[in-house]
Amino acid sequence: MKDFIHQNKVYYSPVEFAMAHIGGVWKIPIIVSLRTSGLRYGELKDRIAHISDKMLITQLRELEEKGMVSRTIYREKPPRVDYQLSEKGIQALPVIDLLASYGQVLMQTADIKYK
Amino acid sequence: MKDFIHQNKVYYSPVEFAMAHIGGVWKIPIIVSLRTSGLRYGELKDRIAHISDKMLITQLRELEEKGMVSRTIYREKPPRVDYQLSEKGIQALPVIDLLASYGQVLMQTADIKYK
DNA sequence: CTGGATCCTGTAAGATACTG
DNA sequence: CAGTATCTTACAGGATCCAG
Repeated sequence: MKDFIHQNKVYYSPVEFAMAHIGGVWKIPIIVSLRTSGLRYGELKDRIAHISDKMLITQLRELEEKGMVSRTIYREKPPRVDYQLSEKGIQALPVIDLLASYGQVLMQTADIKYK
Repeated sequence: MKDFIHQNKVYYSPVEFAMAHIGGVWKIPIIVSLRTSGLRYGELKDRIAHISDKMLITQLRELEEKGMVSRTIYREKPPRVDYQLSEKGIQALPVIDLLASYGQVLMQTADIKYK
């Protein structure tokens, strides 16, 4: 029995635990956008197509809570908030890259149409 | 614009496409269980803790439809059905392994309790 | 043994409008 | 600029019972 509990949620495997950190529709696009540099809220919103304010802010908060992303507030005017990848977030990049290349392999043999 | 369409669903990135093939709670446990050999329905059910008949069969059907798993029926009595990984499914294994090791790294710095 | 059928619920995610 | 607040919808997943 290797089930375990973290923050009142039961996980059945390390993979499921990893998925809690990078899964869902928006976490990976956010992490990838922060790969090369920290960005502020509006910059993230511009870079991630289709994302709404609600999803951007809730996913950022979850990533922050899990220690994947850190947030720096500069009390200027207008206000400025900067998001950066933390160590855990940086460690996710190789995993995401492999997922991306696997996705590309799958796309080669799939019936794909572009808009 | 790199959005694309596959089977009437819009995807925003290769990663999202990959996730459609291995994402959710049960697809990875199923794929991992089939890593070393084909298994029949009941063997899968025994090996995958907590899974219900409904989730096992629906996820197997989805994996089959996506070409990740193949299904062989032996018309014996009692009936016998064998599931094996296809080429696409085998290609997913390195990705899953990396996800697992990332999950283990995350677990080392997390506050985990065992049941 | 290998599934199917139904009903139900929780949560992710979308739409839209508003605010310090 | 950087978020909030509601309302609503979609779908994954759970529970239970049934069937060839």
